[in-house]
Amino acid sequence: MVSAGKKILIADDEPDILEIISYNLQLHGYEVVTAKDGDQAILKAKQNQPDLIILDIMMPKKNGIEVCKILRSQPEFNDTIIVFLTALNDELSHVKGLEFGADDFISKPISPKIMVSKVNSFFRRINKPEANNAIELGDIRIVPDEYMVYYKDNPINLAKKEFELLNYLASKPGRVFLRNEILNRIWGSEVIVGDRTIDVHIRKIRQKLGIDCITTVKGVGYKFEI
Amino acid sequence: MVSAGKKILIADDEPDILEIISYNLQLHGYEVVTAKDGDQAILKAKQNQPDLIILDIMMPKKNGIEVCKILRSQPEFNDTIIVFLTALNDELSHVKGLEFGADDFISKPISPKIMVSKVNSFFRRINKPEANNAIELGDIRIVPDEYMVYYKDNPINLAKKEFELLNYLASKPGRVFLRNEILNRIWGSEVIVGDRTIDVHIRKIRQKLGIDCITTVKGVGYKFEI
DNA sequence: TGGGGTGTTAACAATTTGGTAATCAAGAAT
DNA sequence: ATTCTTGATTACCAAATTGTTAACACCCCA
Repeated sequence: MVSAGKKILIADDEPDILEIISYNLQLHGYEVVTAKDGDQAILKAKQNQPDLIILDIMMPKKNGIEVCKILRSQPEFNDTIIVFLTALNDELSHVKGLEFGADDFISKPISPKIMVSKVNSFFRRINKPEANNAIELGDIRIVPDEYMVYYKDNPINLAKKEFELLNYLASKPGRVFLRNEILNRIWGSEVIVGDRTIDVHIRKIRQKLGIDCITTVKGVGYKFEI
Repeated sequence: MVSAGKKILIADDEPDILEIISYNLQLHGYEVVTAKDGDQAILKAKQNQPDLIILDIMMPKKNGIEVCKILRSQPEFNDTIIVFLTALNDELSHVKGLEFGADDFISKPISPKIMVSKVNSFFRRINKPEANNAIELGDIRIVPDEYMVYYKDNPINLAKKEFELLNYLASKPGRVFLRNEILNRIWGSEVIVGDRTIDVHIRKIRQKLGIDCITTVKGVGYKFEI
């Protein structure tokens, strides 16, 4: 079962929504914790270390984006899935959310059934990598367990930041990662580093790998492709 | 419910029609505002910021097309659905309407029942932004995640602005986007660029794509079609 | 205590891009 | 037929963005 032992934190200021969703998720074997505002969400996240956090964008105290930003700036939440509940077609929230490290979105209003299936799919998504999270693309193999990259089976030594950056980009080949996304994910949103920093790391990766697998999308970001 | 909190503006010069339609829409949970001529439609649109605007083509003061054109040139109505009420078989209005930025048509005479179900479907349509934001039309595939366009599976490299422009036009194939709409969406309403700028970008897209998928509608704007 | 590796920054070079002006072409209006 | 309007095209330049290099500060560890 996907849900085995998984803990979910839901933050929303509408008690009804909170109840309906948590009831349905519990039915499917998830352990659910709820919060009714931003501050409480942060507190409970720290206390419970959930695997998935669902944040309503509009909440008292701190809104969802702020909460996400704060959590993402702490290493302990690096691997936590954070998704937003957004109003329909709220393009702005989508963009901002991505920049602050959200993993996905769920549009309101949403039926319990769809909610459950979405939640299931989030866990399936990270469940597979858990078995064997090595990424293999073309002649490149990335093995997070070993913090190692191989090109045609030759080991290549990347520094920590370099490895994390490459691994992040390669997690979705072809997909462009915005500079902001990268900063938030690799550095955390509280750390402020110059823009050149990313470039320099990208350059080192390119240099060490020797092949051209990272493409620049000017004005947007970088993507991994072979 | 689809109708939750949705606001609709109906403009028609026949009080009977106005009443029948608005009564039925209200029955189904929509909030309805009415206008009896073009000028009033514009005024009430600004006051009420409806989610959907239904315009009769033939109206005193300003006809539906004029109203549509005016509204579409203002950024605040970028995401508003605008549909026309037309006489049956009025091919000309259909064509003109699309050219001026309408999203769809409803033919008169129309039964309240059909009207309501049509309105419902408009909202459902914008209800599904989740699935996969890639657009595929004919031999052209536009993948926002990758900032990439493919023609017959061959990747085509567009610059940021070019891509955004194409992606915008292709978001509603067949629908004409006014120059003002384009400016507001791609450049933002505070940035001021000359009119030729759009042309130049359109040209670059056409050139890079090699095929003719962007049609010029003189005096109005551009549309994407295959 | 002094390497070696790592992460960051600053400074400058290289590149790409976006925007404009000037000119041309097509079609509508007079 | 001529003028006017609108869009197409082209070449060019300025601004924005990224690449590259070298230098510096850390930190860990022998």
